[in-house]
Amino acid sequence: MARPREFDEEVALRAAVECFWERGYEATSVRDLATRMGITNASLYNAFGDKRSLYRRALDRYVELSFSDRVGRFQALPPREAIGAFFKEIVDRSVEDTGRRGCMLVNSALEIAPYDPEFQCVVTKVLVQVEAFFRQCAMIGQAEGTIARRQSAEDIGRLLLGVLLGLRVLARHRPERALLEGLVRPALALLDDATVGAPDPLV
Amino acid sequence: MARPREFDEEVALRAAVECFWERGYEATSVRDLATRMGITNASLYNAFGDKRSLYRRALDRYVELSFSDRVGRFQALPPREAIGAFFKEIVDRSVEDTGRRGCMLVNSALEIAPYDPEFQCVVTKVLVQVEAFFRQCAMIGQAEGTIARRQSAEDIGRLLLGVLLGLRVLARHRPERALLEGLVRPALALLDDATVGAPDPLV
DNA sequence: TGCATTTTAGATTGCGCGCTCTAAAACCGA
DNA sequence: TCGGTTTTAGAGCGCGCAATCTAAAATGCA
Repeated sequence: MARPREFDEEVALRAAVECFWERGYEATSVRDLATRMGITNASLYNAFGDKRSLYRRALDRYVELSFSDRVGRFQALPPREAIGAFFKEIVDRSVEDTGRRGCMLVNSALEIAPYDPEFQCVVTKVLVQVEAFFRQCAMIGQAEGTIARRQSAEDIGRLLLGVLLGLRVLARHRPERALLEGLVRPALALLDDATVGAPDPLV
Repeated sequence: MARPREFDEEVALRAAVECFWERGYEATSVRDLATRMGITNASLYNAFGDKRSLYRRALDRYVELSFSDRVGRFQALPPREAIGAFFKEIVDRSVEDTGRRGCMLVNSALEIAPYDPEFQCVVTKVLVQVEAFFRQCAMIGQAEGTIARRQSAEDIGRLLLGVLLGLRVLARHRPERALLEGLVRPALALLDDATVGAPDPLV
């Protein structure tokens, strides 16, 4: 019925993710985007609307490829292992991140979310999910007796979320393994306290 | 000998700090700055050079007024109290920060430092100082027996730096006291472990 | 084979940006 | 009072930006 697209929308979107991830929102021009996406200015606007809409879709795709995927994979593990593996993966990726791009969600959280309610909502929603993941791991682990009960599951969730964010900020400036692992180690130590009690009879 | 300035450079600089702190670097225009500083475009360039130079001076002033001042005040306290008071002050300010400006240094760390070696250096230098402050508190406290020895002073410094950064990111999105204190509480609990040994005989 | 429809391609638009320029104004030593 | 120097005031510069417009090209259905 009409002329078909010459480009793959998904491929183009992933290229947009790379652009925005590397340079942020403001510093990335629509020309840069079109070039990296391998399409023209007009095609970009035709397929994705304006720059802000494209950023929104790119961020959604990033979250889907990074956070959601990661949380999903680790929910299958025993809780203590899940938390450990989660942070190990983040540290490994941060040390390998030679472009120092950091985490696109955290970058968005500081660049545009403060001035844009829609993006604030997107960021908050993900952060709440991550916190819930940590909290649930803590709850199950505490019930099983594999995670210390010194702190409440709520506080453990909050601590791990905070450490995660701090880790991602720090990694962008000093991606040294000793530093990052030195940050994670004491946080995880709080889960392995010697005062772990007997398994909870219920649950 | 020549016409004197009609404005106070220090007052103007603090106005610039407010501007950049609220909106970041890119989103703040030189027109905005001149208006808020109460001077004209020409006076701004005459007194402060270009926009980037002004940002540099504003960031330096911010660090001087915030970090340096804070570290200085708390170094006088006993180490465990110093750390507690440090975080208490940050949490209190974050909850009161209705403009959600966060910390200008952390904002800079994510907006411009990744793409600008000079600012990267500035940010890193401050972060290293803060980490050193925490580490020294930990060392002294561990020697005195007022801070637990489960983790090395180095790791405690790293943890507290990471928690601080996470706190400042989180505070910008969810400035809820329960959340922020729930993040700080477990971190500080690591300092108060029951396994605190006897005071170190040496030192 | 035409016709309707969508995607291409490239030029173009209006706007806001950082920054500069030209004078006039304000000072002070001589 | 005058001359040298700096600061003011405000218009204006070139540039890059996001976004749009105009045609030409590419399809599938009739």
